[in-house]
Amino acid sequence: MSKKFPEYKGLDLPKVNNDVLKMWDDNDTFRRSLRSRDGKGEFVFYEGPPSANGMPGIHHVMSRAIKDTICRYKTQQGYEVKRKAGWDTHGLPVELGVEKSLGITREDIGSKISVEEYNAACRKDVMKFTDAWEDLTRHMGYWIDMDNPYITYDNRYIETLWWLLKELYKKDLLYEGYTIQPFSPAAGTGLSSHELNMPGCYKDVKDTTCIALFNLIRNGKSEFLFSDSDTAEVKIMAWTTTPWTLPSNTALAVGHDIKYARVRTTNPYSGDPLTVILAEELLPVIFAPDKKLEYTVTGTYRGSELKDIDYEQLIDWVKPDDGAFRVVTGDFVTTVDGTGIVHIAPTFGADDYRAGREHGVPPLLVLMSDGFQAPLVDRRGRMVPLEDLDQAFIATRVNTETYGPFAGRYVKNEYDESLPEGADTLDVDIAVMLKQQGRVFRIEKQVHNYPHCWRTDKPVLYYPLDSWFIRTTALRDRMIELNNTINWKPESTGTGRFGKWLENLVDWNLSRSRYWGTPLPIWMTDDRQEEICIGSLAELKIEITRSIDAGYMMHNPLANFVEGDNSAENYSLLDLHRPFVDEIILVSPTGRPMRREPDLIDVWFDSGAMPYAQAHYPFENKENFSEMFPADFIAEGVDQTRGWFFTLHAIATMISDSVSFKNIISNGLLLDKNGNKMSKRLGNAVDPFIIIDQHGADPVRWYMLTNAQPWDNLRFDLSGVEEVKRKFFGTLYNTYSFFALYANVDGFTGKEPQVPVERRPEIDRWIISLLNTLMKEVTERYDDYDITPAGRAISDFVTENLSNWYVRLNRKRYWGGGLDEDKLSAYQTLYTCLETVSILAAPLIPFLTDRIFVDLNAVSGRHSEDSVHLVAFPSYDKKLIDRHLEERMEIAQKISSMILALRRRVNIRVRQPLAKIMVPVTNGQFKKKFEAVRSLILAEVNVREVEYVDDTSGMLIRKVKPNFKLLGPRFGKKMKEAGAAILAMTQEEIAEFEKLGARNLTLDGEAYAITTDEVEIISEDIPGWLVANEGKLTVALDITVTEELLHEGIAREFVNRIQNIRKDSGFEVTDKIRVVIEELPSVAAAVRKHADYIAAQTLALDISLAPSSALTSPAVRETDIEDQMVRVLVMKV
RNA sequence: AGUCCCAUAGCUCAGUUGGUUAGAGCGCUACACUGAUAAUGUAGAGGUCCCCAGUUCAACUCUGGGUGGGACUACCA
Repeated sequence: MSKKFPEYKGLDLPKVNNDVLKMWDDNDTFRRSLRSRDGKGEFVFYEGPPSANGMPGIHHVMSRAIKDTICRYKTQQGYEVKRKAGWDTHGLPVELGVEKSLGITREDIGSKISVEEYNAACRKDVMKFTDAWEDLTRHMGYWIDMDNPYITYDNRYIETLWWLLKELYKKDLLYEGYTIQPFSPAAGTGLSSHELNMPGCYKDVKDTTCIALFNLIRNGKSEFLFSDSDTAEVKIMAWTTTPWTLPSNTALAVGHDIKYARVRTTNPYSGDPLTVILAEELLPVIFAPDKKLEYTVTGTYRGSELKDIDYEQLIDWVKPDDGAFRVVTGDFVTTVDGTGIVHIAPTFGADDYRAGREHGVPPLLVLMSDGFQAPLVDRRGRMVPLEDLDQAFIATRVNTETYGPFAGRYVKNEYDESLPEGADTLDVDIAVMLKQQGRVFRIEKQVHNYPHCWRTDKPVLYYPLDSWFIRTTALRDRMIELNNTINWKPESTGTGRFGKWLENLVDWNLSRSRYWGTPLPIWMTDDRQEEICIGSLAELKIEITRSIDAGYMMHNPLANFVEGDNSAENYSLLDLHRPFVDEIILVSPTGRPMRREPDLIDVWFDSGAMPYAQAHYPFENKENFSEMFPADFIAEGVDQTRGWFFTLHAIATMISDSVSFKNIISNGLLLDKNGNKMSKRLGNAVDPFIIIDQHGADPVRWYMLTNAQPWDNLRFDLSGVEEVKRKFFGTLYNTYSFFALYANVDGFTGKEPQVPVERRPEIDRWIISLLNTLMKEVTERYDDYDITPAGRAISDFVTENLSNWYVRLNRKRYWGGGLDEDKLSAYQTLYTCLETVSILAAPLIPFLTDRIFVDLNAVSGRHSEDSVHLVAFPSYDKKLIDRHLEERMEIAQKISSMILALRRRVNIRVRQPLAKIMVPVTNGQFKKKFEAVRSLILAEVNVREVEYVDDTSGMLIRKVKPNFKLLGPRFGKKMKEAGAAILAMTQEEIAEFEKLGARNLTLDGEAYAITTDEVEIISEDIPGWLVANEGKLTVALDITVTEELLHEGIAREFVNRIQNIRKDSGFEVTDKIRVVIEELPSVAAAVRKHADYIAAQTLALDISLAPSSALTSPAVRETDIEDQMVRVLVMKV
């Protein structure tokens, strides 16, 4: 006895999940799949590291399903797809989580808790949910190597980061500069952008803005502006929304190519004559009609001509270093608002700082009593009080008379609790002061959106802080160029969101003033004159040795570290985190001590460096690095565009002049079923563990990937998962069960010699053709990283074609009799479909497909592999695709559905045979096609014969429809008219038109010739018949039920009833019976005539008729035939 | 504020290079089938293709401008 195909009681997907997982474990399937076949080589995939300090959510299932699908597909294609898991372990979320659980704030670190203890807590906390993550990974079927993950806090990982930073340093891409960071004077702390993006942080506030007037200095450079002016002074105007920064002004910026006008007008406050420069384009805005100011343009100039002109300091409180108060040019200057001239205060603006640096304009700094230089506003948000300033500095640089009244004032009233509401702001007072001096043109209140501190609810100040930057702007063009070679899914994220981001790139601020993260490997002398960037532990060890020699350190923490030994033990001899690195003091070339810059680096650098750091490059994997870089494929949520996607791209461009990834899918968000963001707080978050536990991973994956394109947001609705389960999984499983049931009965094993396809019946060749078409499409879609259409195509094939048409129409072929060639052909065809579908769908739904594959293969032994995931992805056979065959079957499906609809319309059930259908045929081709599927249709709709009607019969009503696509370009504006004329043709005209193949249309007295190729002629109706038409197809049904047909119908009814009775009575399918039917006039004749037929169908030895009185046995049943109750007795022999 | 995405039936989604009856599934209603049966089929109802303007003989489709939802980024004076 040969092996049987397993049959199951029902579809239990969670059980399939667990069984298959066990099978994978037992067979070590994942590890064995990691190999290259047919010399295909590597397909490089990068895993974006999640942070294990939070529980995984359902959205993680989404991106991981995408990643897994592609990786499994490529594996099946023969590539070796290594997948190293990774953990992102640094960063603010981790720190905030620890602070919360320890009940401390940032200020407590270093006092209530040591940095060492704090970081130890972070290190522990960050891997808190590792188990949950691994559990989810396993149960959702995400194949990734979790045994050897990369961990960003690992010393080896950090060593690579240091190496990268040093490479950037050597290329002069790493520099220290100001960054204008959100800073909360009220809280005394800087704010991260993530804190700034908390809801409610941005609020509309009303601030005082002013247009200030700067006096130009008359000298050789500016003479051309003065020589023909009738005023002694020529001024230049600049707009600001932050008048409190005006005392820190040291430059004015104009656009190089912007046109400026010199205008003669009057000062609106003093009425004095005024000659002033501003952008020509903005004249109508500044001198808007309602302002009632007269003006005359007395000259126009390009921005470049104004360059380097000197001007007087606007507010003479503090004297800056030499080189200030010049007009410079800047590419950031626009004429969208303001005056086309930008006030530059390098201490309070990023653009300002850069412009100042570029043109050698110094920032306005003050010398504090502690010897450090600082901006004119202190960290509490005050104009620096006089008592905080260095005395000598005050004596030489500060105008105490003018500055005195303003010193110590807060730049925003909100910072000063003592001020009454509505008190004048510093902005207002400065503006008023300028007004009195005739140095302001306009003062206005303006409402704008401004960020507030989430802790104190007070305005944030943008404040200059020392920071380290990566000069990403230097590589901007190259990044754009390289980005254009990346295959983005969807394309718009690459060209749009990401492309635009690159175009507007600013330098990457790397510094973070935190504790738990990768330390910046830069040591500096106190006067910041000497510095060193460390790029490896070996280098650090040498430097420490030198420091010990110089007497700055007592012992070397790296004393036992062995260079070149990459073992975990060797690297666990030390800790590169704070506070340990901070205890290392190095010695400068001139023998002075150097301390580490206290900053950490942005965690995004950690993750963006993973292509290098996961390999501990270049300390390891130096020779084979080209096999792991760049990635062929990555996938993450679209929210990573400016995060991981960018940092990967930036680092790869800067270090390797290469893309980091060649293909990318960025998926959208996962929302709840109402379209709201999922959040634990709202309680609408879906727990992936519960869902997978209850429904299995396959339906969840399938639903996520086929319901909508992955880059659209998905509204996750559980009923969608259930629908998919019923519709696709249920059908696929049923099809398998059907196959297994009969194959086992017939002893079909799949080992039989294949019936050549050309000898198989039309319908087998049809489904094989469709199957090959499917293979082609699915392969193309997967190759294009277009998962959704691939899945949908598989689903359509299984539910529509395989189950609903092929299996349904062929059921009879599997019943009874021996295993003849036709039956064998049917089994083999169905087997091939099931097996192929399991392979095609395996990347998407790895569990059920492996179950089906293994179950099939266990009997047939057709494959040597013990898992579908080890089997090569099949390629389609072009020779087996027969478009005409597919088209014919489509006609059959449509016609059948139309006839069934007609039957429904007149309420004649399908069991009642009907005599004939009529099909209009106006060309031989259609008739040939129809003829090929005739018997299928007739069987499906239970009709005896088909009659072809051509137009010579005169029975058809024809209709001409214009082909707009062809005629439109010809007729142009007359198309509407022409269309109407064509539709208006009479039956005679149509007949003639068709005979001649051409015809003249007369429009507006003009004749146009049209041919039958330019229209579509269909037979729409056959008068007197029941007709249906759809598109080009028309069919008529003869609904006359003759006595003969009626009898046959009745016979079929009896077959049906007797079968039901057999089943109800619990007879075996093979039991023989005797049947007695009540002799009633309405049925007796039919029963007599078709007794043999009924007997054959129901395995009855004989069918007899008897009067009602003879039917008294308790086994007698009553049944309704043709609205009449009939008694039937079925007895087992 | 900027950039990008989305908007088609009650719900979830298709809709090829613009072409004249805008589709599917679910749900609802009715019917049928019943040797795949805790399956299946057929039909019906259900649409201002978000709004406005433009291009065109022709717009769900292309262009512009809005509206609504979402994401990211954000001191450009």
